[in-house]
Amino acid sequence: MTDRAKQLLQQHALRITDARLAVLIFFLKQQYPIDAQQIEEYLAKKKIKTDTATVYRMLTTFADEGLIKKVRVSDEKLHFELADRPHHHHAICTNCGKIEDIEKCLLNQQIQLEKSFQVQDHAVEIYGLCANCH
Amino acid sequence: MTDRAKQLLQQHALRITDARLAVLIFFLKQQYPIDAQQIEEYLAKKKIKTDTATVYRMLTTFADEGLIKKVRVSDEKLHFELADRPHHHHAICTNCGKIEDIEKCLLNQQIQLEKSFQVQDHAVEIYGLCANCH
DNA sequence: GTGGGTGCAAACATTTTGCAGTAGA
DNA sequence: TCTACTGCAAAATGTTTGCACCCAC
Repeated sequence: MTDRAKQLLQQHALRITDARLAVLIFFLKQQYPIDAQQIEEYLAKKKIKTDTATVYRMLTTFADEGLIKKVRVSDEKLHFELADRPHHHHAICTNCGKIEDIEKCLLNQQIQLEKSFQVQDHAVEIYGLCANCH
Repeated sequence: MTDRAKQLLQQHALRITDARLAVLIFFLKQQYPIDAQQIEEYLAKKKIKTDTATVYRMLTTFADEGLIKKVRVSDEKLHFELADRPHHHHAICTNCGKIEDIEKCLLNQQIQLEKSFQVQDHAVEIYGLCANCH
């Protein structure tokens, strides 16, 4: 996984640092959207010295490079997930906040809105209780 | 509209103040989700003295009473809209941030997910460019 | 009169920015 | 070497809380 992470950084002409490698590995391992705080905790556990600002800067850089993308799952925090994951939506537990994937898209792939609204992307979030919470 | 606003406050045993009336009227007039800042600007225009904290407290109170509900349209700010509006979704312009309603629900009303996820609510947001922005 | 509602200030949480130092290419 | 990247500190943004005062009931 380290190799894959290195490769991704090199492909995007980004310098390889411990923090970046670890964050990318975290994304590769993680199948659900993660936020800045989770990344900081992960880096702390891995004994990699970091800083909140750096985490945000990494996220911004990766997102700009198209490695990860912003996901809107909460009013409170920004979440990100790997950009190359297939199209999917999220089921968010209103009790514990856990985010699960919904693999099949519930909308027709091509959404055509009346009006002159030019669709670029769409997000579907399902709120409810996950298996543990009910 | 003032009468309707008064009536709503009375029905929920909430005291009638200038700020609350104005905010409710704003919600009644407004067909799209609004945020705290827009409310403050509206109150300022109406020459009603207020404070950010008060606006948030009103929003929290109204939401607790079920008069309005939180809408997830952005990563940045909380938005609210009248609770009694019929089920609908939103089209959000990625350029100017304008929010339009999508009246017909693009999902089947009853979403049944595999897994043991108990669905309570769902949100669909369509991102793209509104008529003015393309 | 009483407690719900408000204004003000200060705290809080998340995210961003400035700047000087460090280290990857 | 050169500059992308980082750490630290401080600021900016959005939201919440404490407290004393005031007004709707």
